[in-house]
Amino acid sequence: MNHSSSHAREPLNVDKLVEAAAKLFRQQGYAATTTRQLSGDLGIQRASLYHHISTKEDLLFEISIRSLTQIIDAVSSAVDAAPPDQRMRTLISAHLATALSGQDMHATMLIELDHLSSERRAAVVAKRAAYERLVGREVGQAQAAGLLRGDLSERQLTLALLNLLNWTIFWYRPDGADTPTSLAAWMGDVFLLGAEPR
Amino acid sequence: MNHSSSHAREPLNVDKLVEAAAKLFRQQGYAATTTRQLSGDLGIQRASLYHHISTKEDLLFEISIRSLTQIIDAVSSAVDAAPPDQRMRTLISAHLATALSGQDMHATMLIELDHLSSERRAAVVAKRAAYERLVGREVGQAQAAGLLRGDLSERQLTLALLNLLNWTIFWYRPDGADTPTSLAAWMGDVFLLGAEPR
DNA sequence: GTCTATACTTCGATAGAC
DNA sequence: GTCTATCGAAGTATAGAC
Repeated sequence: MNHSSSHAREPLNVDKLVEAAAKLFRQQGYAATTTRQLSGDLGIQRASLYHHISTKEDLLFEISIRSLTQIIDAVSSAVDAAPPDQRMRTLISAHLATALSGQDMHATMLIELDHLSSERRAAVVAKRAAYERLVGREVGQAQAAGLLRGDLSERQLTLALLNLLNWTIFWYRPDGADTPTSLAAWMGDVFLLGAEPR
Repeated sequence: MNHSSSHAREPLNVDKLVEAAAKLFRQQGYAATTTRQLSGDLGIQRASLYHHISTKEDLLFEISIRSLTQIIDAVSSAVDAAPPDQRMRTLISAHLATALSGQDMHATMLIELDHLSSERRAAVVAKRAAYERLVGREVGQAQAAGLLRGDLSERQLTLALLNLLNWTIFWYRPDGADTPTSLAAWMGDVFLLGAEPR
């Protein structure tokens, strides 16, 4: 049950490596994070890292793909299980719950894309586009059902929604005033009902 | 009128340095940008940089302070010149116009804060807080005037608005479908009126 | 699977001439 | 105010023993 000590040497696996890397990448940025810090935090020597990965970039790629797989799976299954008139609110709360539970990975994925090789960057860009299409599809269906206004385009509503959700990841602190659940409630209110009185 | 050639050697000043640095910092991140690239883009030798600045960090600090000074001045004067019922829409369009006209500087200011020394970071944090208070004050006054709903807190409406505005800086491209003006119009619509039909 | 030791590269910044 | 030349520190990754 000793989670804090670096002496309790449980077997090191890639999951632990990815988690520690995401924390550092988010705090300091990918480029400023050194393999010395990473191995230090894990309680191993630098050279031991290279038994599990072959370059530092592997970690950034793994973080990016995992965070996108997570949010795509979580949001699409949550939305599909929701009643038709609750799909948008369900999307908002599933997105925030997932992104904020893996905040280090998600923030890193959103901001460090340019440090990947071109092949890997293309793979991450494609996966991000797939998620954004998923959100766009929900918006479009809600518009067709009359649940969202039709005088703005699907693209405009989708971009506004993603703005609202994505920037949250950069300022949210778990010890602050909000939980992911409370956040989803009032952000849903602002997005769906607007800031002017109804 | 030769703006593109590095042979037309106009006198180099700190403004040009800051501009070139902001472009690189946004494209590659502060930590990954080298003084070799910067001097190369400016058509001078590395050592010549240090006649104008003393460290690379000076440039990041200058970028952060300048972008915040710009947006505080632009938004507060625009809002003060607007009729009471147009202050929120004016804030949105002034914010977007300013931030997107200095997109490299603003994106850098928003994302690279942690690479400043603690004293300089504190100065930038304070200035960012001042801007956010300015926005919060507008939101609070609009609530008091009945122009914005009172069943959400000033803090919630302000955070939602800043989310909407700030993340835009990271995906907006001047050659895309939107101008800062058109963007401000539909983002104002989403924020003020909401995504559901009225 | 982790270690010690190190090869090799690139970095920010400085010295001092012109 | 820009140059040539270089310093010392720090980086990623590898070699090879255990």
